[in-house]
Amino acid sequence: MKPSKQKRLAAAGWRVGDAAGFLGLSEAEDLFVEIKLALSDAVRKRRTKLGLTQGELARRMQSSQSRVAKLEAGDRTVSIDLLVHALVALGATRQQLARILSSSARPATSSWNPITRLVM
Amino acid sequence: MKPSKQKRLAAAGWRVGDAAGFLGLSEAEDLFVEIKLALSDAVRKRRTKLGLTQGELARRMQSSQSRVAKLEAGDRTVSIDLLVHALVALGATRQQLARILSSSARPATSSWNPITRLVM
DNA sequence: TGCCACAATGTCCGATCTGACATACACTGG
DNA sequence: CCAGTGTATGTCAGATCGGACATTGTGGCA
Repeated sequence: MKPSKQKRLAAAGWRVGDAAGFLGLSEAEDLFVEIKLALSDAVRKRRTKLGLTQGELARRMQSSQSRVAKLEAGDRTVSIDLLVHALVALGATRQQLARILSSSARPATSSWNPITRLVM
Repeated sequence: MKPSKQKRLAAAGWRVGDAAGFLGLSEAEDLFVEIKLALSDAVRKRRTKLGLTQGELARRMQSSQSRVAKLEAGDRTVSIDLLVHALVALGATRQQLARILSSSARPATSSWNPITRLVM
């Protein structure tokens, strides 16, 4: 999710009333966050399974180690585009990407906190 | 295979695991484009099925008519993020998004038929 | 033909994202 | 302890993306 949207929403007391069809906006936002978390988790899983370091993955996708770290951390400044790029660089097929999307998000571990930070 | 062993192999210059390492950059990029096309097609299908105009969808996702047009046209200046935003605004679930990803890309334009749009 | 609603296209400026770099942290083996 | 390897975090200039606006194209319909 983009901070810009958050800003726009925050501005002038935005109303859920005229939101998309059946979904309230916050729900839509939650879904968006879930998707990003699912993707970032998948990146880390695939990377470690392949025995690659962040730096190696970064080289594969022509990025940098620090950005891969942010990717996997679910940093708010990483786009779904970049997440998909990473997964593709890790050899994920469209079917595998679909599976990632349909599976549940990050398992509820009580020790998980920085999500709040991700509120897009 | 254990990650430790994979790591050693990878370090030795071997490509471990699936086809990831074998994919040329252009192939990866092709896959990326395919994904975007599949998503943009899905946006148009869902929108028309719901009987919405581009302007109405734009309002739902706090965007503009012109950007929705670009979205559906597969313009390269639109991100996957925005495509997902649009689909979510159209009420798509994660499972439906997954289905979009796994289904084949845009069919050949020669076989394109307005009725098909109505059906789906 | 002239409207009218919808869609497509081009441009622009501000917001966002990205790679790169620096640096700090975590862990391991010596 | 230290050195080495991998990961996390902060910053920033430049690239990309976004909404908005203007304009044009298109297909009805009277």
